[in-house]
Amino acid sequence: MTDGNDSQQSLLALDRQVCFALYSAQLAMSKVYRKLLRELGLTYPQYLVMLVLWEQDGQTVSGIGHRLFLDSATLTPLLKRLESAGLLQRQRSREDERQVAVVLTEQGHKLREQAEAVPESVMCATQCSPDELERLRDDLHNLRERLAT
Amino acid sequence: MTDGNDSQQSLLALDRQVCFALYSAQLAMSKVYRKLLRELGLTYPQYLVMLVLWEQDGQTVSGIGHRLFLDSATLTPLLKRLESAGLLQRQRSREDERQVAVVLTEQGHKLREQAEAVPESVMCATQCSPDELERLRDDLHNLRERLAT
DNA sequence: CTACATTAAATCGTGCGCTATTAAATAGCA
DNA sequence: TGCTATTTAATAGCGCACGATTTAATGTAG
Repeated sequence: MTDGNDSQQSLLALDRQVCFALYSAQLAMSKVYRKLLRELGLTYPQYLVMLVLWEQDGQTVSGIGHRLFLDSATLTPLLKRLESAGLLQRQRSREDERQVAVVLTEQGHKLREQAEAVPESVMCATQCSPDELERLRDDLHNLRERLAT
Repeated sequence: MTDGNDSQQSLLALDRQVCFALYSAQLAMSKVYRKLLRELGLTYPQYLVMLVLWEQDGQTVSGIGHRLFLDSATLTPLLKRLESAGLLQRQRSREDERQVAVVLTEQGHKLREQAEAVPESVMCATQCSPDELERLRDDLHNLRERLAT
């Protein structure tokens, strides 16, 4: 009953899983970014951190984490790599020494100019219309919010 | 022009990025699965491999990789963990000794019964209608195909 | 002022996912 | 036959992501 060649009808059929569609689309997307970001010297998660800092500089580790849904265990080593790449500096806050403020360097600010070209290249790689992409983006935001623990 | 408080209009604005929507939705989804799969003793990628094998047992490493868009560098250690958990066996093919066939054990087949409950739990966690989920899944499949290198 | 709780970041160990490389088996061809 | 090219897994090293713990600073009650 649960086996044999009815596998395409089973709720466990791989191609019916939203999770797998999400997983494999994300992997495919990150491959596109990897290629584009290589010339900027950034990985994909590093690029996301830079987006956050380009929007607002000087945020704390937890502030960045709140924005990206990541915690310090992920961010601390990542930020250290960006620091040793010369893109930012981590400095303990004077008012509350538990906090670490993350501040872009001149070089970090400058990298934004190169990054400006990335979104267009990605849009191109997707071969989707802006409308399609916006709809998908909104659907995904919606899903994430509903999944929030 | 490219700086200051027009960050919400910039093409680099985090919340406008499809990539970030995809990334964060995928992270949120995997957290849901992590919790559900813990009682099965599986991680999320391991669960995907089991789905592939429940659909068709005895596939080669590259066959599984082709299905999941992963290569042997990812799969080999993952399969070894599943093997040492007693869910499958890896055995070199007689006809072509370059290939390794992956065969479920009794225990591996049996785990499917427990897994049957997972999709429903996930659907529940998403708080989305089946129609919404199917549409999203198809959009994601579409995106992945267009991104294919 | 001390004792306890809370908060922020860092640290540790595990498991992907990728690039690049290696090793072994097979296929194709002179 | 002998040689090269291709195919299939495995391996090494790096960078996330996470659960769990640790350290240090701050807040608060007695």
